[in-house]
Amino acid sequence: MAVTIRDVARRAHVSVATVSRALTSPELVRPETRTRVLAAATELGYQPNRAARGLITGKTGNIGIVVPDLDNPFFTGVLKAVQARAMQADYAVFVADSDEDPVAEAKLVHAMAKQVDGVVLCAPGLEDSQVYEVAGATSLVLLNRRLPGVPAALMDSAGGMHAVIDHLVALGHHRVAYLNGPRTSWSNQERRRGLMKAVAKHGVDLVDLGPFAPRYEGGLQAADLAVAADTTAIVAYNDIMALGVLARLRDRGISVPGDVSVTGFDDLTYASLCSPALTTVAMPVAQAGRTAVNLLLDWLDSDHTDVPQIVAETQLIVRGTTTPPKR
Amino acid sequence: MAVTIRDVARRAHVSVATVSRALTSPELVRPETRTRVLAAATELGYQPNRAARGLITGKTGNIGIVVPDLDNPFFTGVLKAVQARAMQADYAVFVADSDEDPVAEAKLVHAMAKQVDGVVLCAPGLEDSQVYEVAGATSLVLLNRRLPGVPAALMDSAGGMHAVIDHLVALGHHRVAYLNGPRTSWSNQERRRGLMKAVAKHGVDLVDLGPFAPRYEGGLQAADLAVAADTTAIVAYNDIMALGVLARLRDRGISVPGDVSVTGFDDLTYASLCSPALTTVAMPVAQAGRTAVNLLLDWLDSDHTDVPQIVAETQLIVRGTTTPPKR
DNA sequence: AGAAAAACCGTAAACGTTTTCGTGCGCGAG
DNA sequence: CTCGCGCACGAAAACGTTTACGGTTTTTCT
Repeated sequence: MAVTIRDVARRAHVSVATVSRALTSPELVRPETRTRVLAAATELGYQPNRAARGLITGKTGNIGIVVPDLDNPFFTGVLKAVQARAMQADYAVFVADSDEDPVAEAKLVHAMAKQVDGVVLCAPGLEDSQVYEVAGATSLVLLNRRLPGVPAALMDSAGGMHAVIDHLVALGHHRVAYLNGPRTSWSNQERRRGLMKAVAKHGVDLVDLGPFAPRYEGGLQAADLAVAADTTAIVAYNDIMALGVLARLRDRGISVPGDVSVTGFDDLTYASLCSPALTTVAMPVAQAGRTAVNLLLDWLDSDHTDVPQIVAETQLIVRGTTTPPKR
Repeated sequence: MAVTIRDVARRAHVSVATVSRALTSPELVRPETRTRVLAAATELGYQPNRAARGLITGKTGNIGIVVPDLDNPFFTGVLKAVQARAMQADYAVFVADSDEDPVAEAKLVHAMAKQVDGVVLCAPGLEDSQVYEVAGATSLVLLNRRLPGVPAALMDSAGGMHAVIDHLVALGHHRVAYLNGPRTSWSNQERRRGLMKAVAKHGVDLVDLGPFAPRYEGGLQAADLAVAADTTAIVAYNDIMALGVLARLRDRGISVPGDVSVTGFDDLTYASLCSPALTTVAMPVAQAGRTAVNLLLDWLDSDHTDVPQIVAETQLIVRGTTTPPKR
């Protein structure tokens, strides 16, 4: 049914080997025969069977990506970039969703391992040791998680959070609440790290609350604790929580940014659409996605002597939810 | 390096053929040897090479999905469900993003064709004829697009829009504006079809505006035209446009829902998070995603006599942006 | 011009499976 | 007792490629 390399060979009056060479390593055949082969191939609409090719080369031409949640715009932003860059490099992309379940994460990359040349693992919830374990099954690059010995595409969350505090103290805030996301999450640890550094530097009072579920509901819950702590600014772990905070504050008649300033993190689309628009920090998701596949591709033909870990810069986006404190 | 079927055969003291049989068609081997083979397989951690298997069976165990935009929560919702259902059926999922470009859509499914058993094509912008053309390249299931002869998972947008109008006239509105999305989009045509039917039924004045870009900016632009048309209700093509409308109206000091009611479509997360919360219609994306892969799987071993087209019900979600008109 | 080297291309093996075909065996029927 | 049949399994072909190897032609150097 399908057109095979043999058909092309017949039509071009050469052997199958020559066809293969003409297509994969053009410098090995005479230009004249190469064009003849190419002509035959396009005329027949020939497309190499990747399975057969993979069988012999050991390479599949596929990469995998496993994300914690496909409903999370943060990860789909990464996915979009990964897909685009991979396609550019003539790779196809397998996608899997772990549903925030660490053991599913491990299972998924193991399942993918035989079908791909490598996988990018996004913000895994796995223990370090388990990450190393799955890294044994295939070429792995991490996204938003740093681990010695494995390549990673990172975003400077710590720096972003530092910028948030810089911004707040510049406005005159001296007492701020931080609403933690999940304690075990690498992202939360990073953000908290940047926060602590900035807090120490400026000598501001920090009220450390949580952890909370990194969801709208978590924000609702956290808001009350934050106002009880009597701070002038509330720094949320991410945008969704911040939206919850805003909603709860509005319900309680507390004005933002009049009575209290609020910041988010991630710069999801709705951060700019709500009102007042949310001050937040933009994550370079697309850039990180691109570099993740670049790292993966480089890693595939490298001697693995150095393991690159590239961090992309975040950017503070000042909008309407932050102003100087009243008192 | 990797453990092959030959290793299993050696360890179980049988031939490779028997191993294959024991794993894929257990009834062909004696129970005793079967357990012996299974034991050997698990001890060695054997995983069949899907490429090799696919080479001979012609089936890949993969399905593909191509979507217009991975940044659009609507499609990632579908994707999430597709991925989950496929994984359940032991299929892996290729994903591709056409960036709203019809010719890219066609290219992508052609590229996928050789690597998958079938693909679900989401809301294609292709001409009918071109859809048929790509349907020739592989087994195709459409999502949110109806075309005679090709299986489809649909959502009852028309019904949803009808419900919107029913709701508005029940509130007492007699003159409403509809903000069109892209004219060529099947979704817009469906929504408009439901709209027209309801409008005719109730005898309401319809002001048909647009088309507009189905984005926030499109909403900003459309809002002014809608107020100029002096209607008491504005029905937007989708949620994002509705958000743009809300923002523009607020900027102009027009109160929602006091001065004018507004509705969206899709029920994206931020529809419930903005304030006032948006009245909209929820699309059964997850359900449609699931049925899409069900249809695909069924289609693969069917005689293709009947082509199923399953439509899932939408649901009107009444929230804060719709009230009776002032006058 | 002749030989050595290089360039080009064909033959065949290999990749890891599934599946067809054939073999040996036990067993029931005639 | 023999014939035939069905069952369990092994040998080998096949799937569509890539690539090592070797052979033939062309180029290059003296």
